Amino acid sequence: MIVNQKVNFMTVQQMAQLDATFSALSDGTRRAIVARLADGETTLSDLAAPFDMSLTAVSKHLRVLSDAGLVDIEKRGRTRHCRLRGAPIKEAVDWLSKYESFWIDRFDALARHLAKEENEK
Amino acid sequence: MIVNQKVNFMTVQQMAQLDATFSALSDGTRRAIVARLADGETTLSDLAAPFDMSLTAVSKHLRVLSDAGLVDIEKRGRTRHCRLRGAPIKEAVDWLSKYESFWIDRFDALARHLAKEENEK
DNA sequence: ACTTTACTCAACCATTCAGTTGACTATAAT
DNA sequence: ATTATAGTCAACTGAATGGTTGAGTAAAGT
Repeated sequence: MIVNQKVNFMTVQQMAQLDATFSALSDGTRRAIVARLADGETTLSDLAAPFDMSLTAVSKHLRVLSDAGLVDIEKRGRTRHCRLRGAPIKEAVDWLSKYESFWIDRFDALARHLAKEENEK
Repeated sequence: MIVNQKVNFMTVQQMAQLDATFSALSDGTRRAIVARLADGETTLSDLAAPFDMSLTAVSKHLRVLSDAGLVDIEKRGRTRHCRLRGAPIKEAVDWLSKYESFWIDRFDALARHLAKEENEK
């Protein structure tokens, strides 16, 4: 089985990591959790409090974030303490940054402008 | 109906845009399409060629990217020409950047190091 | 005029996802 | 010893996702 196959200069693992990161962050609740954790470590109950959903639901969200490697969960007595991990986020930023302020937007604007001029002749 | 409600200094629209952007990018096929479009404008058929799936499937992926505002699709005769738009990507990068190189990782590393020392005593 | 190309659309399918509830477990507090 | 707290787990639901196929349409090539 080929596991280290590269697609577009990217290993399958890196692809999977990006899948996990982006899909973890595609949910507003989970982004809120990330934002909250940026203010410091917290327990699951504390995290869940502001949300209008069951503890189980938040626990599941947290699990998604944890599986994606975005947060660390540490069991301490009967509480779970969660904190943010920056590494996978950095990978996502690195990927995105390639396409961010892309010249294409400026080209678009120009193309539209020319098309409009053409129509108005 | 409240439409401009702000949650954590972010409008619901901005939240929805981030939802759309991250979830659009959570699929490898769609990220490949974005990467491909960074090399320049292409038609749907051209885009679809390298993928081992139906044209319909790729068309759907493209629709997702278009709905998320990540690509522009322009009908020209019987072909659809697609190009990348940088703006929503920039928003995603801006959001992510807040949490990227977070001090927490360094703290983690330190904590783990100390814990290890403790164990080795 | 006929055929091919480049799609779209609708219907369907299997899987995943976000949420629920109710029962359970382990730790901490009284 | 009992009770409350913090959380997990399994089972269920409804909606969304990623894919398929087959039929249809509009433009281009011959």
